[in-house]
Amino acid sequence: MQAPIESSISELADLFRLLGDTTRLRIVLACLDTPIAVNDIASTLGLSNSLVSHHLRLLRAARIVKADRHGKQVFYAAADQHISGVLADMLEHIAEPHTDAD
Amino acid sequence: MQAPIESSISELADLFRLLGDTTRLRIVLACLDTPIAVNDIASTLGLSNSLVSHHLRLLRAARIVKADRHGKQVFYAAADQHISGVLADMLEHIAEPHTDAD
DNA sequence: CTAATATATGAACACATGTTCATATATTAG
DNA sequence: CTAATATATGAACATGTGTTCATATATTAG
Repeated sequence: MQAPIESSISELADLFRLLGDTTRLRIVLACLDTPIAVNDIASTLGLSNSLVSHHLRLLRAARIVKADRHGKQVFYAAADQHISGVLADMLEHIAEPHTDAD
Repeated sequence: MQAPIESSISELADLFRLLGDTTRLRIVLACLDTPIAVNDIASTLGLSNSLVSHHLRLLRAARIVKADRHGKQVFYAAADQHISGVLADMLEHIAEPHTDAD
């Protein structure tokens, strides 16, 4: 892999930083498979609507999730396959046995 | 993708959080392709040895990088393919054109 | 052993950031 | 229009964390 230029690095770091908070990560995981409304995310995860909305704003700005309004509700879903791919890769990384003499 | 259990979520978040800092991300990128010594990372990126070492400790604890000592020097490299895979996926995500009506 | 080099670590400070609460905006029903 | 519901936003606080500086440990040379 070639070394990304500086502007890409800060953008990269922003994406990872957003996924690096457990609350925000849970929110992303909650809308990975199927679009889900803000209130449903909040009640499912036991969080306030305000908190979820704050996080969704950041996640949407980074195009980690995308929003679709249907009436009063706004449904959020993972932005694309790269997001789920990254999460899948990291889960594999965790699942891998820890070898010392690799 | 199935919803990861709680313990995996905090481990996942830890990994992302570590990649979410530009300095640490540069360090990871610096040792992605070939093992590189601490001092070389520091001089290449214009950072102090102390700072690089601090970050490498965290990265190594999370198995994002691995260490190999050769004499006085310790060479660091990316831990496995998942790490480079995640970075590649995220770079694709950034490179993707931003469509509004996706 | 001592000296020199490379890396690691502990403490303290400055700054960033997640959360809460109050309030504002949007959408639909009547 | 008003009322009700769903989501969004602004400010303030508390906590976490990246960085620096000083110091400690490891390894090799002499």
